[in-house]
This record gives sequence, C-alpha cells and structure tokens, in this order.
Amino acid sequence: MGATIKDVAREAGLSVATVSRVLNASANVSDEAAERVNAAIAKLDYSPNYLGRNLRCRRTNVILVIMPTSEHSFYMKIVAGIQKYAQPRGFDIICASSNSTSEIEIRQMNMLFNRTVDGVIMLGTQYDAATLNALAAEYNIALCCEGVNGANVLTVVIDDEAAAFDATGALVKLGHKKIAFVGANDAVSSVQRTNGYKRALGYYGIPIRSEYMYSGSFEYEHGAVALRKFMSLDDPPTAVLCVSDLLAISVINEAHKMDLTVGKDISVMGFDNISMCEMMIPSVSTVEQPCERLGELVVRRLIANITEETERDNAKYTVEHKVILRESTSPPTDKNEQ
Amino acid sequence: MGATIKDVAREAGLSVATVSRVLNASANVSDEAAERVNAAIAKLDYSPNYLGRNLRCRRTNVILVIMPTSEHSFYMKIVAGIQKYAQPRGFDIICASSNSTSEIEIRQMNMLFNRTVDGVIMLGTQYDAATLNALAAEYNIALCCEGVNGANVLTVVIDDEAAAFDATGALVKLGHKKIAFVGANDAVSSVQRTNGYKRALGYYGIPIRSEYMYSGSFEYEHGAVALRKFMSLDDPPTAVLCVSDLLAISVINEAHKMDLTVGKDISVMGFDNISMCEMMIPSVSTVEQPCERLGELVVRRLIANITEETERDNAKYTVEHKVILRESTSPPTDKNEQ
DNA sequence: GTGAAAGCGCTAACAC
DNA sequence: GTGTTAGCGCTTTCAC
Repeated sequence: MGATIKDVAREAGLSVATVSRVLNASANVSDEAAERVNAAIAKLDYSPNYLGRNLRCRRTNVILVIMPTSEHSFYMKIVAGIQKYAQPRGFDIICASSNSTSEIEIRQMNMLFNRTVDGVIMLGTQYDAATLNALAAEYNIALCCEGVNGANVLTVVIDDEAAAFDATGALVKLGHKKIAFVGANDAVSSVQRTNGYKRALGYYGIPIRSEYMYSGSFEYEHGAVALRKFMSLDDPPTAVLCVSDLLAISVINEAHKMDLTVGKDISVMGFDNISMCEMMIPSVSTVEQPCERLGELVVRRLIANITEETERDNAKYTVEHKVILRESTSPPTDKNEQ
Repeated sequence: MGATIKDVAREAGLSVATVSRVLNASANVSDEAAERVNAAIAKLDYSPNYLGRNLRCRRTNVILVIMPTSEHSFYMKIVAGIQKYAQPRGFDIICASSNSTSEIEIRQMNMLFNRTVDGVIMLGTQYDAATLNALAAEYNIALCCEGVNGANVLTVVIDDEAAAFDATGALVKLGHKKIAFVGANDAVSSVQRTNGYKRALGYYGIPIRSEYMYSGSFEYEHGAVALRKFMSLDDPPTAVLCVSDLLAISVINEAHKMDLTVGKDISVMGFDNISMCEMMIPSVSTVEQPCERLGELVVRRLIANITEETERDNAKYTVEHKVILRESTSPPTDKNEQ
C-alpha cells in the first residue's frame, strides 16, 4: 500500500521528474514516456501524496467554510453554492461548524494558520473587526451572509437594512399597521434589519412602539417567548416580522398553541427562505437570500485572492434579496384591526 | 508571514530539534529552553506547518465524513456526534456531500487516497460491496446509518428491520389495521424497513396488501405522490409509515391539501426524528435514530483502526432505536375504520 | 525531452 | 538536555 512517485519512476524506467511532468500535464514529455508512466501508475494503483505536493507547492487548493451551526439548512445552501463554483476550479470545500463559539472557531481557524487550507469563508464569526483586519492582512479570509462593522475584509451579503424595509413594507401594503419585530441581539444582520424595520415604519407614517420590539437571539425558543409577550399586550400586533425563518416557525407554533390561526388571526414573516418555509402549514412568507449567488460570489473572489498575485480584494459586495409572500401572511381581519 | 521552525530556533538560540520537542511536549527539555522557545513562538506568531508535520508523520489526524446530502439535519446530527468524540482525541472532522452521486463520491474519496485524511466515514455510499471490501483492505473506512449487504467493512447502524417492525407495531397497537408503507427503492435501510413492516403485519395477523406499499426514493415529492395513490383506493389506509421524516412531512402536507386532518383522519409516522418533527403542526411521530451514539461509536472504532497497530476492526455494530409517538398518530376514527 | 538534485517544514534517530 | 542530520513525497530549476 502506498506507492510513491519513486516507485512509479522505477516501474516506468524513467525519472521522478518525468513522472511528475506527466502528473501535472506539463509540456515537454514524449507520448511514449507518458504512456509508460500511465501504465506504471495504473499497475501500482498510484495516487500522488498531496502532503508532499502541497508542502512543496505551498498550496492545498482547499477552502474551509466555518458556519455557526450546521443544523440550519440555510447555511448548507450557501455551501452548495460555494461548492458549485469552487469544485470545477480545482478547489475542494470542507466545512466545520463553530456552534457560535469563539473557542471552537479559533480551533477551526488553525487549519488556516497551519496551512491545511488556503482560505476560509465565515458564515458568521465571533471575531471583532480589529482581529479580522489583522487576519486579512496575512491570510485569505472572507465573510458571507453576516458582515462585521468596521472589518475591512472581503464580504458578501444582502442589504439587510433594505431587505427588512421591504419586508415591513410588504406587511404594510397588506394593510397592517401594528407590526411587531423579533430580532436577535448581537448579530450585525439583525441590527441592520431592525434599522430597516424602523425606517419602513417611519416611511409609512406608522409610529414605532417599543413594546412591539423583541430582541433575543437566533435560538428557536425566542420566537415563542416574543409572541407570548406581544399577545399579552392590551393592543397586540396583527403581524410579526422575524429575523429568521426558524424564529418565524417558533412564532407560528406558539400561535397555534394559543389557538390563533396564522395567516388569518395573525400574520408572520421570516427571513432566509429555508426549505421548511414551503413545508410548513401554513407555508411561511419570508425574505429570500440568494444562497447560491452569495456562495458563488464569495468563493469566486476568495479564489481570486488566493491565486492571483494582485492586491487582495477586501471589498464588500451586496446581492439582491427578494420578498416572498405565502400563506402565513394576509391582510388583517376587522376583528384584530379594530 | 509564515515563520518556520527554523526561524523559531534561530530566535530562541536553540536547535530545531529542541523547538520540535517543545511543540510536541516531549520529555527532556529544560524549563529554561521551553521558555525561550515559547517566547520566540509568541514573538514570531509562529504556527507549525501541518503539511510538513503530516508528511513526516504520515498522519493528518483528520477524518472525512461523506454524506449523501448536507441539507438533511439528520446527517448533521450524526456529524455532531462524531465531532464530539473525535475533537477531544485530537482528530479534526471535515464534511463533504456527494449528492448521492458516484462521481462526486469518488472525488471526495480522493482525499483518502492522496493522504489528505486518515479515514472516511460514509453516511450512505454508492460503492458496491466488492469495491468497499477492496478499499477496506487498504484504507480506514466506515459506514454509518446505511450499511451495504456483503460489505465486510466497519459499520454502525440501527437494526432497521426491527425498527420498522416496532413502528408498525405501534400503529397496530393504536388500533390501525390498514397501514400503508412509503419506501425508497434502493437503500439497504429502506429494504430492511420494508421487511420489518411486512413481518409486523404477519406477526399481528394483518394481511399484506401490495396496493398499500409505495416504493419511490427519499426525494420529498414521493410522500405526496404516495398519499394521493393511497387515498384514491376504494379502501384507503388509516395510517402511513414512511422510511424518512421528510417523506412523512410530505405526506402530511399533501393530506392537508386533501382536507384530511393528520392525527385524526389519518395517522402518519416517519423515521429518524429530525428536529422538524417537533416543529410541525401536528408534531410528527417517528422512530428515533440515536444520532450521537451512532456517530460516537463509528468514529471511536475508526480512530482505533487508525491509531492502533492491531488488526483492522471491520465488524458491524448495532445501536438501539426508539419509537416516539406524537400528534401525527392517533387511534383510527370510527368513520375511517368502518 | 529527460534526469539530477535541491528543498518545502517538519520529526525522530542518533550522537554527544 | 541539546544538536546534527536524514528523509517523509513531491515539484522545479538547471544542465544536458
């Protein structure tokens, strides 16, 4: 087990240099030599040892994707987009999940520091802007889906502020005036969505009510908690916009427990357009993030940074979002509108 | 950027051997030397190049998990179990998804052949038994969740036959006699579940009706197709057992479209216990696979195969399943029982 | 068109 | 307790 390039050379009666040339399809090798090498490779069932190759070339052609959690299909769709672009360009993609933990994230990042991978794409990070900037000076890193304020690092995101503005607007256009918001404290995307929500209310002349704003985290339970809080108000909202689909689903399940019919008694809207949105009863209105485009764009720029000699591109790119209305949203009824 | 062990040695005024000793916490290095080395490491922001180390040691301490699709949270839960055990033992886990495609799977397997990883765990594979046996002779591979008949390869699964027997039994005990089955053609697990279903019917003295058996694939749509077929029968079933939760959810959604109330007009049961089961309305009855135990056990045995000098363990291990009843199942009503 | 040889960064055997 | 050195498997100059 484990033939080396030397074994192949011996078998073929040629030098390792020639074998290497065949392996790398480089010029200047006769047809006859190539044939003998290939025969030897087949005979010995030889597969080049990439540790040797990568050490020598100082390149692994592997990109690591770090995600907060691997249990959300949303992230997996991004990865699929990344893979689709990277694979044909000769880059392998590997994934790891940090559980949104700084400690684990750092351990994953070691693969970058110890040269196991050529670059890292982070779908959310615990690093602060200063650290990211320092890292970006030395390594090929990129942020996707979730930016960091002040980080001068290759970033690909949707315009979260505008997306939330549009989502809120869609609810207003359905006739809602009492629109609540379920956010997640720390994430930049959530903060910007909060801003978009507020701006939309202002734009449509609807007062902002602090009792309609809940801020927790992306944890599932928070949707239910938020809804209970909203519904205990004297004047409860007729619609709830959440910063993630999972939170929206939590709201929907809690509404069901409270005997509220979602899409009738109350409208609920999420964010991301995970596949569950279509599977739920009622199906869930949401803001779609174009996962494939996000993934493709970020990895395309990252690969350019890795392979090209030019200055590293640390720009911020934005891709289009899309509001999708399904069964979980409808005009407010007279009853709850009064 | 990129200090090497040589740089550290020079900076510390010691030899590379001593630096290496400190790095690997090996004995026989004075406190003073260790201190100087650590100071130099900190000063130079040195991180060992694993390509060099791995090449030298012929070990990467990385295990690859290949899954059919990364969009099912079920697989991710297995990976979490794998990770939980492997990480503290010094093994990194990386993931790749094959889209159930032989071509992609082979490309992923190259990471094994080219020594990028020390072993591979396959959560489903396109390889046949003969190929797997040949691979297992040379490399450290393992199957998890989904075995292959005749493959003499380290395998960790639940007893799919018994699990389906129990699931069917649970429906019988609720009072159902007209129990349909939604299977997936090719997968070994599905075949065995089909056997368990049939054996249970026999055991409880219920005749097997071919019109109650649908065989498609794990693709979501098949649940809906199956249900439409079942409900178009003169004597439709009162319960449907599916070989995956996703198929069950598809059945549930289709039932809803047909104005059937799941958990009342018809009972539906899935397989796996993905997190969606609890989020659905109604919540979905299912057979739980102990993901963490599956993952932990398979990686534990695989790591033993990698690290221990002894004969490779190519045994087959079985872990316990558990039937979980939720809202999607109930006794048949008089109406549909007549 | 082909081969000899240096060297990528590291560990470990051996010498002291 | 520390240093010297060979060599892991590969690519790539440089010579011919």
